[in-house]
Amino acid sequence: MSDLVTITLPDGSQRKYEKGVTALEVAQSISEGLARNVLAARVGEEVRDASRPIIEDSKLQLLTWNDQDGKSTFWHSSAHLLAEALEALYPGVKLGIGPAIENGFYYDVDFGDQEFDSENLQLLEEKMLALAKEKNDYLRKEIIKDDALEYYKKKGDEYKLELLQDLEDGNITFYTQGGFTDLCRGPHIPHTGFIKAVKVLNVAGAYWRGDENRKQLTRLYGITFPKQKELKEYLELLEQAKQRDHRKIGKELELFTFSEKVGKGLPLWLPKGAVLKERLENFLKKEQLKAGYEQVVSPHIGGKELYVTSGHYAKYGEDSFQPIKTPAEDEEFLLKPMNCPHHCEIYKAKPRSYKELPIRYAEFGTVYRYEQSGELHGLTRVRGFTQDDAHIFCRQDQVKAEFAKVIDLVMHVFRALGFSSFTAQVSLRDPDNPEKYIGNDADWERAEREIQEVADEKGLETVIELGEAAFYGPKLDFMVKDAIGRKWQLGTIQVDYSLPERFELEYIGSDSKKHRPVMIHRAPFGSLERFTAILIENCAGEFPLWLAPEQIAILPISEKYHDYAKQLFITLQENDIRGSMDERDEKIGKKIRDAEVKKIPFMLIVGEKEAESGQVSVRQHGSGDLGSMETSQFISFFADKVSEEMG
RNA sequence: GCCGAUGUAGCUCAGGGGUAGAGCGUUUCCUUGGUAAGGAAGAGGUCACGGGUUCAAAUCCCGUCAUUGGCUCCA
Repeated sequence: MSDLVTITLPDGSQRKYEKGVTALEVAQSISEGLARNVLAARVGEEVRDASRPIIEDSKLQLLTWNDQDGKSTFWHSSAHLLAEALEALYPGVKLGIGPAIENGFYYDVDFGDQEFDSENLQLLEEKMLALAKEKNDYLRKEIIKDDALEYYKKKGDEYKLELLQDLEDGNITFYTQGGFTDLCRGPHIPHTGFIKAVKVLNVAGAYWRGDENRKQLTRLYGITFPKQKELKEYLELLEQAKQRDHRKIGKELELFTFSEKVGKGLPLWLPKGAVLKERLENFLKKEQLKAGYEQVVSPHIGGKELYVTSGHYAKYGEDSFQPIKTPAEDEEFLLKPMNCPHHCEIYKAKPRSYKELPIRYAEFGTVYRYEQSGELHGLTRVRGFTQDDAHIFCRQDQVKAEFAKVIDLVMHVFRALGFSSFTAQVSLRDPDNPEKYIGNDADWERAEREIQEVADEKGLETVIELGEAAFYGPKLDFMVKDAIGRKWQLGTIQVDYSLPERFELEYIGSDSKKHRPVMIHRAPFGSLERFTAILIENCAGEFPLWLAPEQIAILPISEKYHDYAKQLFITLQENDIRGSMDERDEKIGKKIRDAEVKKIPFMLIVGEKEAESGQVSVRQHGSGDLGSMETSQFISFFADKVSEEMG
């Protein structure tokens, strides 16, 4: 009996096999077809090679292309294939690391003196496919550390040697496929023949071990599939995603632009974009009024001392737009990179009583930050942007309730704008680099704990990220993906014990003594620029009716009905319906096409029939002719649609 | 900031050592029309900028700037 193992499959069924059975053999015993598709296996909790013997009773899940772990294994194995092709084409190339990523894989390599540019990609793909056809097995071998070190010393690969330094003896494995051997924990797919379609997507620079002070390696990104068709579909998907790019739509719909003369990273909002921005601001202002916020206004610059006090100068002074100097008095001012210090000074404008708290100061404050040139990106990363900022000054016993209220507000905003998929990220300190943060440990610990408690109480599913906190406090960030899967931070809520200390903020408590308030920074949109960008990509330029820069277009059939159209236009304006009139000398078909392309929600067509009966013909974007109705009927139909959206 | 790519008309792009092309848009004229492109004519470009090579550069080389895919960074 002792030479049998019991294998428990995901459906709960149990089977007995000889000790040392492999997952592949188990698959074969179930069906040949399944065996052909097995890429790896989850034995207990661990993902392993499907060819590794199983020596004890285990839970077993056979992993195929349909499992995320199956895909990852496939892509990781593809990274090895890429490395094999690179070694074949560029002898002496040194290898860094080559992991699977969300979509595909990469390998960081050092070409040394050899030239590599994007023209070589196709050759590389061909080589990979040729090697894949050889159906070489991925062979696992446990190796002692000294031998591994010897191997890479001989090979002259300092990157692998460095990786080996950190590994413990007895825990080191090599994988070999064909003529290529790599230091690797595994697991891998059975053989290279599974890889049928290959695309090396792009070439990028990447610092060794993510450290900008170390050498920059060449990172090759790629993706592979078990079927050619899937690669084709993936590339089409990428192409479609590009159609949603806010930079493209922003140009087409005339929402914003940039000017070299104005400066990089400094967006110019065009009239239609400005309408959008204003609608968003008004929407939030209204919500904030209900939630007990007060609007304040602060100037675009602030004295240097303000930021010395806040600690921002010490932290970012060198990497900011440099101070503006006055001609005569030799004073120094900084373009404001955030609104908090100003709001602290507003708080300090008079003595405060505990009865006043919480005080919530809100401001759509435009701030300027000197972002690295390589970081600028459309509207999502810019050097001048408007924060929907507010600072809540409250007592310690009010922190949790205030924090919870802010979460409600953020959720309300996300719902109203159709952001259904987001990640709530609890951003905490990096335990390895405590010197990056200001403030005392006790306050940090309390703030970190309270954020997590409130998030849990609000039923938010959170992920915890160490090292993502602001330098003055932990945060709860709301992350949303753009069209091509990049993650961006939108809303943010931050607890801060540090600024009240630095600005010596106080209130008189019920005990007649002075106390220090806690500060909560929060911005549901984050920045109006970034929020708009993500919104555009989310809705592909088809904005909710309440937000659309142009809600309607009046399309007269011919010049003869311009008077009627104008009259209609005025009536609609009186009812807060925005839009334009197309008085061009074009046929109605052309006018409709142009309005459709501009994604205008409603087209109102007026001709002889409508002018006589006092009606409008309504066409809805994307769904076509809705027939004629009385103007008043359209106005209430429209109002219903808007209130439907606003919930 | 670093590695790679790109920069031609307002937009999308073709071309490419012998001083520039298309479609859309725009202007004018004809047309006055019924649910996704009516017709004709015209205007519009120091081919990002600055150097170099050459008899000749938009084209080749170097630099700068901007955009862009990544890396690092992100108050």
